[in-house]
Amino acid sequence: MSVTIKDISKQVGVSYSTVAKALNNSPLVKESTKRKVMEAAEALGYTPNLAARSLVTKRTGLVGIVWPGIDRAALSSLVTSIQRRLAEKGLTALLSIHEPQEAIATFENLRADAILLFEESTADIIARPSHRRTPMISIGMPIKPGVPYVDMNRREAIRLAVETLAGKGYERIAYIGPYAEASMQQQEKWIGFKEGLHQAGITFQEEWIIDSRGLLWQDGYRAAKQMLKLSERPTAVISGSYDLAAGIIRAFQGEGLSVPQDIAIISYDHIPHMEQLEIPISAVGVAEADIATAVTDTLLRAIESIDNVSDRTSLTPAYIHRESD
Amino acid sequence: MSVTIKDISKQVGVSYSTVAKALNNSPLVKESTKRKVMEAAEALGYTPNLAARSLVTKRTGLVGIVWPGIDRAALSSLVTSIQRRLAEKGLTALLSIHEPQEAIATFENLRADAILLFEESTADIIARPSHRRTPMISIGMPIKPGVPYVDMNRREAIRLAVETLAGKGYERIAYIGPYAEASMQQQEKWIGFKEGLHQAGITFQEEWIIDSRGLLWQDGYRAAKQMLKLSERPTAVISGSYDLAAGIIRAFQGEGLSVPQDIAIISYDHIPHMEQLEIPISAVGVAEADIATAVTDTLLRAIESIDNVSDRTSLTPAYIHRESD
DNA sequence: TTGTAAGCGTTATCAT
DNA sequence: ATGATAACGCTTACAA
Repeated sequence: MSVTIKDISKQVGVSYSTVAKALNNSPLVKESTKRKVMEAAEALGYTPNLAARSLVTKRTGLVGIVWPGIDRAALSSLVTSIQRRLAEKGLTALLSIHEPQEAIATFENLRADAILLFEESTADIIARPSHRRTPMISIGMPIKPGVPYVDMNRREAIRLAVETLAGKGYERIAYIGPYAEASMQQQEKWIGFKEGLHQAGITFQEEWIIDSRGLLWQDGYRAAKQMLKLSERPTAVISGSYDLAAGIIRAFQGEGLSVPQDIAIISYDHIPHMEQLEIPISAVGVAEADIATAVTDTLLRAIESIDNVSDRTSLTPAYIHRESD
Repeated sequence: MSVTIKDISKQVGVSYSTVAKALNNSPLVKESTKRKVMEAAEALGYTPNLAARSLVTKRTGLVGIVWPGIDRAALSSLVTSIQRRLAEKGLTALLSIHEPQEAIATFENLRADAILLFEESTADIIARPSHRRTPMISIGMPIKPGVPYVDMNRREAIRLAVETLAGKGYERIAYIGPYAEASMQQQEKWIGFKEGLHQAGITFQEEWIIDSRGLLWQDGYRAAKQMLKLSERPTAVISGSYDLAAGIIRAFQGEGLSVPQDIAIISYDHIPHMEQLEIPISAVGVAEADIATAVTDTLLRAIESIDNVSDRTSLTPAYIHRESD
């Protein structure tokens, strides 16, 4: 059996409700007894029982994160950032790498204060009975009506990349990212690409979208190699993600190409890592910090009252110049 | 308020204790009422309250994993594997990416049935009062006396790699991995390297350990490039991890080197991913599946009784031949 | 400033 | 086969 407030109360010689108050630093308790309680708690190795507490308070202070379990630097970085912000607000983030279904069930059983769904958690499996449940928000994409989401406007971000490149005079612009079997989030990107080309008055050519299939750096490397074989070589390329970009510049370096002289590159994913690559890469996207803030705020509001948060929180992407274009 | 067993009992017209039994599929309950209860539960959208349950059962079925939050494929892969095995045993894995201190506190408050520490969780911060607490085991390294660990014998694994290479006639063997400021786990590896050389009667040369600094693929790439500049080029190289190996072969390909003709490679990390690299890489180490099994078993035994598990569970590494040596 | 007691949603032990 | 009821460890009126 682990130590409870009753054990402490015996030690100190006060009632256990006084101990409870002392532990919660209530102003109703005399400083001196507070101190004694704290000391006894320390000495006995007391650990509060969250279950008991939450049973009465109806709050756990837990935020469940349904993690796609994908090794992508951009995602890890974002989740870390979110976790920190939540901690500042007194909330504790817990990740589950189970199937979304199971993960959600676990967090509901735990009575997490809110659930955050990461993008790849595939939409349709998530059945939600009409009953009031744990507030749930999704990041990146609308998962289900009734689950508000934070939208980072990937379409607009990529469009902006094209606009920027076109503005600098580039006309042979390629896009590397998942294409044929892309998820909705990834589709948005090449839609933005086409839109940008159109606005810039550049005729779209099918072969200038190179399908990377996946989103890992290996995929970027492969796609870039493939791109460089094109008879008419692009002079600029837009990468669909940080990890892809890392692979792409690796391929360029392998071919002895210099950036941006031989070929320019702008990548999606506005994260600090981008600066650390061998060649600091210009980026488009909503800054990681802004996403983290928006997500945290939305989560907090959802905890207050889920009806209080709009179905879609839209963030505005920006372009950050570095040395790659 | 969410739905409780009392709500169900009202619906069905039985006492809530009967509902409880029905929900737990007790044989003491008539099939027909069981069915009615289940239906009502479903209809009302009942979600069991883990807090209330665990308060009386003293078990949560939760295993807390303290995650170093490092982007390494080998680790993600392993944790996923562990998670699956735990699920088979009816346990739910939850990850925390907080600081080890906080993470442990969280899991203790939650009354997780056990805590699993991943290697990089730096040892000394983990203070443990003498009181009985949540069983805790660590993977990879002894963290603290009293915290049993599962040892994958990295030293022996790398030694085996050297032996294998030497047995095939290679004499100019290099090692790429963290060196100068390596953690204890990483030190073990180059100790195994030196040991292997010694046994093979090869004189150790300082410059044949190339310090990768980190453990990411970028680090491997950089170190390999550096290695290739050596006046006397190695004919075989041992990589300290999967991710490093990925970077290393990338570098080789960039230089137009073919594996294993121009240079052979064996890597630490016995994981499935190794097969998927452009060049399937021979590996040494304890198979991921075996680690996962050992960890899960140890965890289960620790939950039974922490005294029941030995301080060190030692696993035996193996060599797996692929096409890289 | 401290103590008493009710109650949170379950499980488990007795009765019935 | 079902129902009462006492825990579990805590918070929170309410009393003293």
